[in-house]
Amino acid sequence: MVDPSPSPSVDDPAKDDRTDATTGEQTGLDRFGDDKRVVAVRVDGETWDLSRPIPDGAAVEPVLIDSPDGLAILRHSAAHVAAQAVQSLHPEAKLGIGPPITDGFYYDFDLADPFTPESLREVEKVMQRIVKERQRFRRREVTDTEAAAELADEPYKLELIADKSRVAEDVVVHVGDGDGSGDASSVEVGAGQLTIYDNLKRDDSVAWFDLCRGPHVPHTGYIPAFSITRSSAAYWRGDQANKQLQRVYGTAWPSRDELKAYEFRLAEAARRDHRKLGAELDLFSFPDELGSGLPVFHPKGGVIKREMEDYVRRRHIEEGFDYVGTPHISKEGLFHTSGHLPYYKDTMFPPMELEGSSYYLKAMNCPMHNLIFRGRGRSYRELPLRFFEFGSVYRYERSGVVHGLTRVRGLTQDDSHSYVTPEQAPGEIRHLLDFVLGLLRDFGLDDYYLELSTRGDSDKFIGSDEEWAVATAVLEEAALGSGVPVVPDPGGAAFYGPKISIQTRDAIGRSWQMSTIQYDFNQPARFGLEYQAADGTRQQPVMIHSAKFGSIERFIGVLVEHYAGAFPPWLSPVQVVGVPVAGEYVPYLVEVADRLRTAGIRVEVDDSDDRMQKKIRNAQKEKVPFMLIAGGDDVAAGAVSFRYRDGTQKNGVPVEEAIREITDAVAARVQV
RNA sequence: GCCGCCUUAGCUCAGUUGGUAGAGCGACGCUCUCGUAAAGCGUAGGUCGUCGGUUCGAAUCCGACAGGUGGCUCCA
Repeated sequence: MVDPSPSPSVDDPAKDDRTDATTGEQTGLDRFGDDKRVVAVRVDGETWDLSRPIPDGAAVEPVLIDSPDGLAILRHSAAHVAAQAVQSLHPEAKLGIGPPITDGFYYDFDLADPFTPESLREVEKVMQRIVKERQRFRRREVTDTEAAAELADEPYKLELIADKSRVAEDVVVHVGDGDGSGDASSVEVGAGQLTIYDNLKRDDSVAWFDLCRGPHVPHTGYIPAFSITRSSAAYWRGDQANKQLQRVYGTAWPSRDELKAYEFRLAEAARRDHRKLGAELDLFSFPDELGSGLPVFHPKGGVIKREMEDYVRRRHIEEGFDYVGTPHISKEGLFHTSGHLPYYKDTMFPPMELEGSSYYLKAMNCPMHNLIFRGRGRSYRELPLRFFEFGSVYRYERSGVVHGLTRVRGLTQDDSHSYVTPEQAPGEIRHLLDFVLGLLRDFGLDDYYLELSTRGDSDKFIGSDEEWAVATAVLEEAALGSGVPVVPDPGGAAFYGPKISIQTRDAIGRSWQMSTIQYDFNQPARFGLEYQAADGTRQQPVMIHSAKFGSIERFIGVLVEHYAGAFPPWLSPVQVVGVPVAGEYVPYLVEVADRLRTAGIRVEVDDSDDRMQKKIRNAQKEKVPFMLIAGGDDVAAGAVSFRYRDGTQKNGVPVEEAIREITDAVAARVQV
């Protein structure tokens, strides 16, 4: 840990002026002020500024700068510095909110002109000056009226003050979840006491102030390493109906070394970006002529796609699913029956008019599977009845959200629907969750969590309270029993029922929904699905939607980033490259390659005019897992030089042995 | 959809204050026959995303559209 204060021995303004210390009690600075890694104290579970007097007998712990709370405090203080800098450069800028988020902070401003890269550099310069000034953060408790008077020129702050009573959540420091969202109002004000934080210069004049719950670091000198990273527009309070504000994003760290390490991590992540690797490895592309969000898979990407499809088809059959097939378009009535059309008309491709009917490209497969279920009478003996297919669906995603393979307009779901009795539903859901977790394990993914999407208090859903309660309880029990971390997502359910989804993050930390399991009691009712029970009565089944990969396209994108293109051998588009030391050894390697190909291995022999070094380099750049190199010595010995992707090698390996090792590695589905 | 930025050869990029384009890699050809991450030489390839405007003249300035991109909103 590098000392965050550039000159700790110099007089610390916070130490000789404690306006809060009216009672003569000890403050956090008295206790911990010598240790610049301490940025706050926890007093009876609340996080306090170091300058606040600590009541006698209270339990007090230091909050270290590199703890999650400490980092959030550092970043929140950095947000104040950014805001002060922006308002000093643009006095007309009105303040929005400025919370800490993962790795950094943002601050929103109502500003006539958007920030430019140049103006952001200006902001950064002023911030550096403010940090150098070591402005002290002073906390002041104020009444609503006082706050409103002081912030009379800040309309957004006034709105927060007016809304204070609505905010019940008692959040001391809000740590963002990485996607930049977060309940804004809980960050700046909470229930009860309002506080204003002043930034004081050396002469105690107020350089800047903001309505804020705090806490903050003692002075701006505690913010040694930061940068402004980007700007963007953001709707006030996250509502599209509100005005767009200009948001400045920044990052802040306890030391320059940590800032550098963070920047290095970002650069590494950019190297893994599936859009970049997809082009470099010749896996897929997005031809302009097709339109936005419509990928084509090249032969090498096609191999990965086919391996995934083969895997998941085989597994579905093993798990008792029937493979079905449905068309890409349907008359619109089907989507009225299912209830989708009113909800998703705007995000479906517009209808085609034909012979007096409107046809839609399907955006989901479930209605068609329902028609198969309804195709004849069903008995309770058939249940669970499970349908599975690769369903290509088309969704007119808005232009601003299309993103590589992770958000496309045409995608293939490995979509399945299980029709079960209500009693069978819990068991089926556990079964599907096991299926999904096994699949993720087989593909080597380990960084994910479950999201439990429920109705919350939104009213955009159909079905009775009781049905929702039952469905939610069933999913919740399965999710909590899985051993995987579960994150609640109130309000995130499908309109027809709650869901469990697997969420994973891409190279730059954005999270994406992968597998889903949804409990649906609505569509069976809307389609009039029924089965004959043992007692001869007609009963309505529950349907459970599940997609194991989710979208094949998105899963490929995540796989590319997870492996940085170096796929496990069984998924590698080319598993083995033969590299002859010179042209005359090509026939020998072709013979070895033929034997590998017979064993089901994807193998190529590089018979180009390049030198062997170049061929090794090319295979290495293509991230081929195995290279077999052969020259005169090898031919004489009936052997090959075996080179792995990590650069290690074994010379003089008998051909038999090399073939066995490769086929074993491919069959084992392991990473090498 | 909203705000900002970007678009020059297959790829990665240069192109000074407006005066109709360059490099490296790749491709192709020739020479070299080579032992663990780039042999040498040569050739081809671009109406500078599209359309319109300003100008004697536009890759360069302005506008619209398309595609991409960073966020916001959305995500069955």
